[in-house]
Amino acid sequence: MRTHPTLEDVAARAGVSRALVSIVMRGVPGASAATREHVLRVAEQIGYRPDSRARLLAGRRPRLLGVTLTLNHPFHADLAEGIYSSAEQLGYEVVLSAITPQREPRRAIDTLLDYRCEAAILVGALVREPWLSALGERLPVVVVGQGTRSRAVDVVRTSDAAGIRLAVEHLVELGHRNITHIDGGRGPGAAARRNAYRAGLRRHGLTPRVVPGGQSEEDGASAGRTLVDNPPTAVLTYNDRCAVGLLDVFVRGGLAVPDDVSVVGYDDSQAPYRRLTTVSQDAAQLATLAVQRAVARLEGETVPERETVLTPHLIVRGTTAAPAR
Amino acid sequence: MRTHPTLEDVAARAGVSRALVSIVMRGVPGASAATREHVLRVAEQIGYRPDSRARLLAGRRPRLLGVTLTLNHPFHADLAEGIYSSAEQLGYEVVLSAITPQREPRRAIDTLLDYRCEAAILVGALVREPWLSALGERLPVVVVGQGTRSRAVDVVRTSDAAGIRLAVEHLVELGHRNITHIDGGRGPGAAARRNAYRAGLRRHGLTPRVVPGGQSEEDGASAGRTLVDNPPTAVLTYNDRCAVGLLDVFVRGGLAVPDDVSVVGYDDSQAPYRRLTTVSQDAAQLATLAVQRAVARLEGETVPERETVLTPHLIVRGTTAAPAR
DNA sequence: CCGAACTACTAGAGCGCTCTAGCTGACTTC
DNA sequence: GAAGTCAGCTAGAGCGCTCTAGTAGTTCGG
Repeated sequence: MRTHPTLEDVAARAGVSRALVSIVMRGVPGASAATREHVLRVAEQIGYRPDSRARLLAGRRPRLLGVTLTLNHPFHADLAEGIYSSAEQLGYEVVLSAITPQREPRRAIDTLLDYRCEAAILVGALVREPWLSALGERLPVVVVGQGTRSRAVDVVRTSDAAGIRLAVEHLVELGHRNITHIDGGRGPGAAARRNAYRAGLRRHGLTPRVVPGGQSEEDGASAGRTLVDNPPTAVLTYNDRCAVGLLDVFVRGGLAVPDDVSVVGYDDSQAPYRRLTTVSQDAAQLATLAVQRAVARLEGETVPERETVLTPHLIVRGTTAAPAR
Repeated sequence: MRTHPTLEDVAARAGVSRALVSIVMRGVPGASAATREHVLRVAEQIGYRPDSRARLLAGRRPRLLGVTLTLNHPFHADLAEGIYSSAEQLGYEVVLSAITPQREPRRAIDTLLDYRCEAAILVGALVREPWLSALGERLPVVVVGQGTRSRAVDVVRTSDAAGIRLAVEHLVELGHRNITHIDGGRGPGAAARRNAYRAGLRRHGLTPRVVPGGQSEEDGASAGRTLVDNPPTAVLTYNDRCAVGLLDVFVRGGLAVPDDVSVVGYDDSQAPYRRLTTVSQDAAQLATLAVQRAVARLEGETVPERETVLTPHLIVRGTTAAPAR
């Protein structure tokens, strides 16, 4: 288990200078085809792999994108996947920093800064506005999936208002007049969804009813327990995980979905197997746009607008139907 | 957005040498209390944060643990959380590398190697044995949650056989004689669980029946569709996600759980909200042991055994009961 | 056949840190 | 009071890479 081979080792063995090997490894012009091939073969032979730390240190630009994310969240997993591939296409590397119950967002972001990433893409990071703005002064920051009052950072998200409006219109068209919302508490976008729900119902002369929820299945389940004995004809949940918990309680409580009650989720993160009607955010597109925005800021392109808002779409599956009454 | 302050800047401003600042920042002995405080204050003032890349490069030992994981998997999220905190306690840093459908395990592991982490903790990385062994020759490797034939790496896992045995015994004691298993295909531990299930049933003179499943809710649901019309009295699933999909199909199909059919999951990853009877693996303990083992190898302790197998326990909740018939 | 222009390559500084070796001066010790 | 000890500090090399500046060698127009 001896130490890793270095550029020096490759250079010595190939009979060329360190600099030339570097040129070859980076794939930049400056070496003849023959030399290139020879060097690559030698590198391969001795199992050389460039040292990321050194490359990052020495380069004038690290070309490193820092990404925070919440593990355990399917939607974030999709975003991460998209971020990885978009970044790669644009020649950037990605370093992940997880946010967990024990490891709060600021901690996760500090780690990214310590790696001297050039820009930060924040997924699932709930930080207060002043801190976020301060961060935005230091490096390009793109917040994904939620809005912020800060003008110092970029935002890429889908319109919560539009998504909820689609869901409300769908339910109203089916004939529902008694529609409850299980909200997401302080979760990303929860306030916007709650407000849009209220506005949507008022627009139709209906009375909004918000039941406190949260981001997890458990939150959906506990909200469900308060509703199960005297259910509305339709429920709009903060997200799919919430909807899943709700469905579980409803079905166990003898309520048929969608016959007795319709349920609409949000995110399209769990939907396929459960035939859930839901509002879909295009994770791949959000990811691509976030990376593009970060890179645009880094490369000095002028992007006047700070916020990119995509329009979500409704996917009607099997958990919504006209009310029985 | 000027460049970050360096050790040099702190040293100049505090009127001391670079080396002294380094000593203070690392918290190692060699500076007086007064100087220490002074340097820290100056560092704070100018917003100095050590550069991870440089620290990693210069140090004789990087004290860096590389971790692969599958996003989107609640059990892995719990492991990651535990790994972060155990590593921190032992003075190691953690770098994550995600495995996604597009980014296969080898790719994820290569990234870790490029960061020159000292040891690798593999969560959710399915790689072939020869490659794994080759990796194990290069650096300490701890595989979490699944077994391997390779003798070149350490393994920390819970006993699949014991877990399945607990579940089978539980169902048999309740009076079930018609117990089906939905397996995990080629998933981690799937083969072991399948075999244990077969052995368990035979031990009781029962006939095993294995329905092909997989790792996701969707897999559970599709297996459920093949069972729903002619269900056994009990089903043992590969994991909780699988069980969740199964439950969904069963309940929609008019089967009451546990009245008509009992369901046992595996992992305890989703259980709380769904009152699922399941086999629990202690993620926190697995994580701690994995980190400890990696560190032990790094620090040259002799650990004769390669594999640490924990005994899982059964958590009986609301999805199992005596069969109606 | 000379200088310009270009290609192929190299020397060497420098990225921000750690760490060894050594230096200073105050305090013991006999 | 000379020698030893020790805490507190510094100089400087070096980690493995990138990148600028520059050196040979070849081609080519006039």
